[in-house]
Amino acid sequence: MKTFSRKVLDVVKKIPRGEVLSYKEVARLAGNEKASRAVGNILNKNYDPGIPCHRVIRSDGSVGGYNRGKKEKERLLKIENRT
DNA sequence: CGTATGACGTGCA
DNA sequence: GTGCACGCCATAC
Repeated sequence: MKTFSRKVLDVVKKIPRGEVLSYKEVARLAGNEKASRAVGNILNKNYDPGIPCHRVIRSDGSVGGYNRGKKEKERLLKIENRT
């Protein structure tokens, strides 16, 4: 998958613990800042172990969503951000 | 190729 | 601060 999705996953994969990037940021790093929507779409359909997709939130600060429940996402963010 | 979908973003009421 | 509409993009069918 050497496409936009691949880059998105790659970027998200590089997000350090305690750090969170907005879909827009990820999209920009992936090559298209306007593809924020596509980013979420890709993460949603392509959840892979090693991809801390829970570290990707909306630009307005909202957790957005999560395959396993945004509640879990918030928890993970809290834990990683807490330390 | 055209249509439909979606973890988004921004603007406006 | 909240809710709604429009725009933008990648992927699936």
